[in-house]
Formats: sequence, C-alpha cells, structure tokens
Amino acid sequence: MKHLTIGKLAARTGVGVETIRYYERSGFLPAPDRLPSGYRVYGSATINKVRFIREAQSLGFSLSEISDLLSLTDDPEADCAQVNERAQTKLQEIKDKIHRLQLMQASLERLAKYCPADEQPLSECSIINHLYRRED
Amino acid sequence: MKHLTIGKLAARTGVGVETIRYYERSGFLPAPDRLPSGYRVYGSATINKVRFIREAQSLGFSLSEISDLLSLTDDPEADCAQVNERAQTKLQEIKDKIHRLQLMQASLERLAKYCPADEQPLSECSIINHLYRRED
DNA sequence: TTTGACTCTATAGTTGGGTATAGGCTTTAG
DNA sequence: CTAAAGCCTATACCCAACTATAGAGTCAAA
Repeated sequence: MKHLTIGKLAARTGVGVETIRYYERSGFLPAPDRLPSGYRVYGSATINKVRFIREAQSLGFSLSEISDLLSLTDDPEADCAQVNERAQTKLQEIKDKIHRLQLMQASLERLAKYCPADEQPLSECSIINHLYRRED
Repeated sequence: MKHLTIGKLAARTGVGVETIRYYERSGFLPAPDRLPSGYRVYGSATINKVRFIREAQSLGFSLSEISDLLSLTDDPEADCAQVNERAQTKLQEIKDKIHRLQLMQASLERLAKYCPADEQPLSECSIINHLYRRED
C-alpha cells in the first residue's frame, strides 16, 4: 500500500488539494493518518475513492447520494442483507436514470431526423416540440 | 392555447413561483406576455418547457446545458444544418452518460451478487472495492 | 365592498460544492 | 545550509440555483 501526500493524491485524481480537504471536512472522505509533522498520508485506495466521487458527480449524483453509495462498502456496521437492500435501491435509481436518458436520446434522434443536415431554414423543418413530446 | 398565471404554471409543473421568475430573469424562459395589471400570462406550451427543464436537471444537466438543448428548437437564427450538428453533439454526450451509468450499474450488480441478502456480516463478504474497480 | 389569495418588483439570504488567501511550519533538491 | 515547493489551519470568498421577505398593487368570492 503506497502512501501519498495530499498533493500527490490531488495530482493522481485531477482534483485540487483544497477540494480533498473540503471532502474530508464535509465527511465524504475519512480523516487520513498523519505524519509527525501533521501532513496527511493516504493509501492508494483513496485514489479510487476520489475518482469514484468525481465520476459519480459527473453522472449527476450529489455528494450526499455518493456518500450513500460509498457507505455500501465502507460502513463497518452494515451486514450483507442491509448492503444488498441498499444496493438494490440504488440500482433501481440508476436504471430509472438510464431509462430517462434513453427517452431524451430518442427525442434528440427524432429532432435530428426531422431536421437533417441539408441547410433548409429551421422554420421549414416544423420540428419545434420534438424535444418536449416525451417529457410530460 | 390556454393561458395561465404564474401560480397555475407553478402548480402544474411542481416548481415554486419564485423559481419561474428566476428562470425568466436568468434567460432560461422567455419573458411572457403581460395583462394590463402586469400579471404574467403563459401559454400551455410553457408547461412542457418547464417540465423539460426539471427533467433534464434531474438527469444531471446544468441550466446552461439545458439552455443549449432548448435553443435547438427555440433559436430563430438556426438552420437545420446547425441544429443537426448541435443535436449530434448532445446525443453523443447523452450516450456517454448512459454508458457510464451502465458501468456503475454493473458495479452495483457485482456488489449485490457478492453480498447476497443472507445476513452474514459484511466483513466476511470481502466485497470492499466492488464499487471502485470499474472507475479508474 | 371588503377580505383574502394572488401578483408585482426589488433585495437579501441560503445551500451545495467548491476556490482563494494569509500566515506559518516541513521537506527536499541543490 | 538554504531556498523553493509543499503542507498546515483558519477564514473568506465564489458561483449556481434557488428561496424568502418586504412593501405595494390586483382580483374574485361572499
């Protein structure tokens, strides 16, 4: 298990040093060990954790939702039945999200199909509403 | 085309009255017609627009990204070639998002599979890391 | 015709998720 | 050995997206 200072961790994950301290302050990352100097030292597993946080954020999860996901594997109180139940809940949310994105994809494809790349002015495409029709 | 006051629009879309005024101030909704009293009046098409905004937000798009999407069908300057190109760009973003959500779904399914609902303590499941493995 | 719900503008406050700065200690490369 | 780079805490600031409040006008039902 390699150990990393906060700057190395930041560099390996593409986030700012301040952001990592912010995650710790806010409880999204556990307080790491410290050197005698007070410097934070992280195990390499933390790299994956921070990357997971950023990836999940870019998929539209809030930090508190991400906390829920992380506690699935981090919570020392949990047993498998609890973890399984919460995993199923999160799975359903993810499946819903995928489904709704697929509806939006279909809307956009419909828009692109009725508004092909051939330079007519938009007013003659009569496509206003292609984006909305599936959203009610 | 029914006309709605701001309160009716808010009720039909599940957002606050202040939020609708905020969307207008910020340019995400066009300034509506006004009654002689100064009251805003909206056509029923605005309902779909507001619902689309909320739906897209819940899928992780920011208001400014949603503006991009809305301008696909709203921008009177655009011709079909431009609309088509921008639709293709957004389509690619959506497909990426779906793909990454599917990876996360697979991670969670792996977690659930190795941590079945049979009450053993988590420490004996040896699943720490199932969530992270696909995220690097 | 009055009362209560609704609307208006303007302004200020809040929450989530950071980012920046100051002032000081530690580590490391030359 | 020293200077630059890195780290520490604390505090303040920032942007997006609301949300609340004040003070005043409007509308609809009893």
